Amino acid sequence: MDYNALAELLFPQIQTTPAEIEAKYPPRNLPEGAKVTRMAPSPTGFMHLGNLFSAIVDERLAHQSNGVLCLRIEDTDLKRSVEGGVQTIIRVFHEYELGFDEGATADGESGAYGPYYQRQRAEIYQTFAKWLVQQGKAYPCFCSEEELNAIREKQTALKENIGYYGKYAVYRDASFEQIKEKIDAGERFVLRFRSEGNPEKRMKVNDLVKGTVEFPENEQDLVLLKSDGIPTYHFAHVVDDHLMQTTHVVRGEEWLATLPFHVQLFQAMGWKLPKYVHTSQLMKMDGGSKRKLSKRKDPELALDFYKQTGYCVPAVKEYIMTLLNSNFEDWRLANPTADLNEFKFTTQKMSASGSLFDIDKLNDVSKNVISRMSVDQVYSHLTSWAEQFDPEFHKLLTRDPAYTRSILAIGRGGKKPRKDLATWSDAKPYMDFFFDELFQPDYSYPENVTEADKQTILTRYLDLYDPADDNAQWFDRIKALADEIGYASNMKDYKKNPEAFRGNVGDVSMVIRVAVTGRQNSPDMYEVMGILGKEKVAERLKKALA
RNA sequence: GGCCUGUUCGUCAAGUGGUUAAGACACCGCCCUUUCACGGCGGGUUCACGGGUUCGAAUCCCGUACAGGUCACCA
Repeated sequence: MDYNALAELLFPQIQTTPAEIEAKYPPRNLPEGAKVTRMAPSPTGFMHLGNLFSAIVDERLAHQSNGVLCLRIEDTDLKRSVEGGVQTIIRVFHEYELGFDEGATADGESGAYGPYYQRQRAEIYQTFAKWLVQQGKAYPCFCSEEELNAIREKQTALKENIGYYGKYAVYRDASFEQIKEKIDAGERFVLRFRSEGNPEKRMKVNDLVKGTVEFPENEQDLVLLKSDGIPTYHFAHVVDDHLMQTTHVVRGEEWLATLPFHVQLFQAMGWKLPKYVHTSQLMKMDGGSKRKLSKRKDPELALDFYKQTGYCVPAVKEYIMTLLNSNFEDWRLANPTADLNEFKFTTQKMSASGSLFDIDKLNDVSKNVISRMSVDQVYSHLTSWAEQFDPEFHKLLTRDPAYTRSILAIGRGGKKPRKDLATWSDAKPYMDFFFDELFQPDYSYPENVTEADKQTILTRYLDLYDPADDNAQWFDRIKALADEIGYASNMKDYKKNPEAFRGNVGDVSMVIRVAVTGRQNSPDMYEVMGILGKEKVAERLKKALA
């Protein structure tokens, strides 16, 4: 077989040579040890936790080593392309502060190692494909979908391995004349790799997460170029990551199974293998068993969910970091205020087993993140979230910024800050009673307080509250009121001898609390009243009395 | 079904032949406390199972079970 003639027959339009292309991708000028990674999503516009998961690995690996992070768009499958998908991807990564150094941008692309859209690289792939044909390492296959299905059915019936290999690789040894006839007749073909692999033999690859993994050699003649001349993922991966000089390929472990083929391809091309980082899958508990997070069943898979619910970006990143590197939590405990990027991320600390996504843990991380924020930060995050997702609330929050800030300042700062908010959507139920528009009191008073006592407490307190009091004076007044009506002002006395009192100062406080806030739980009443002001407090007391 | 990967408290996990098998989340109890939140203290048959190797195994080896992944002209 004259492979050169075959190559010309198959790719008459390709006149560039591999060397010409290689020349356009000179070595990168990077410091010693710098890593080049890439995020390579399909432009579906759907961004999920898994994307973020591996993006963070890519980003850390690259930027921690003064390397390069690129964004390459894998648009080889038209079915997976959505209008505006690329913009969504870029926007979301931007929100998560994952900056790309080169690759696709909102309005095109930048960087010297492009094009970064795979569809625009068709000629590049075809050039290397043609070269493979010349080397006798690839050949055209004219099988229809029906024929392929028939092969598969036969193999299933015979319990043989499924696929295009050995005697099932019907076009592997087609003659030049047979091929020419098909081409002349205008038949479309896919280009298949001519595998020399022997499944009896085993091969080893090192993965930075999984360690050394061992496989039988690949014997399948897999598709390199689809009938439209666009490469499959496999071929695009090998060509692109070689040319772009990716040093670390980070991807989900669902790719582990095709790794033998990728290794084989790199060898066939005579190229150096990148390092592989196969990340384990995010799982979720469903009933009694673990399963992969699913787009259809689990809203929390979509990154949009976090935005809508009002999780803040650093919290989500922190949480993912705890899953990614098991020593991150210890580091965070030791460095509570340090920037996330100061943490030294390593692939060695990545878990080989799949982690269960735990929203409780996320909430906890998130509460910590928010509790460490300043009032200004909280105000700014909360209002911008509300502006988009709860405009009515936003109006209230921004009507009097100083007022809102003083609410947000309760219990903030200091060694033991309050942790009331895990998400911005928690804010409204937490602080709604501060706004008359949202005030829907539930006047459930302590059961041991009689209606008459309640009336007395509220009526008396109407005269007692003085905003000028300090915290101790403020509480002394309540204690005095308790004494006055036969309630214990001292808890210890009360506990010693409960029968001697009608109740205790806690009950008195609770009556006031319920009247003022319309609920039994609230932050510190002294601060709450201070913020509401004398007039509003009086108004609330009267409303409760009525 | 073939191939691959994984399995340490409910969850995330530390662990590299000798540890009372860390820590965090969740849960329960107690303490602190005028409520809540915070904080403190305490709690739970945790090394999938069965064999080896070894003075000694969560750790090494071999099986088994279970879970997940993969077997497209999708990525």
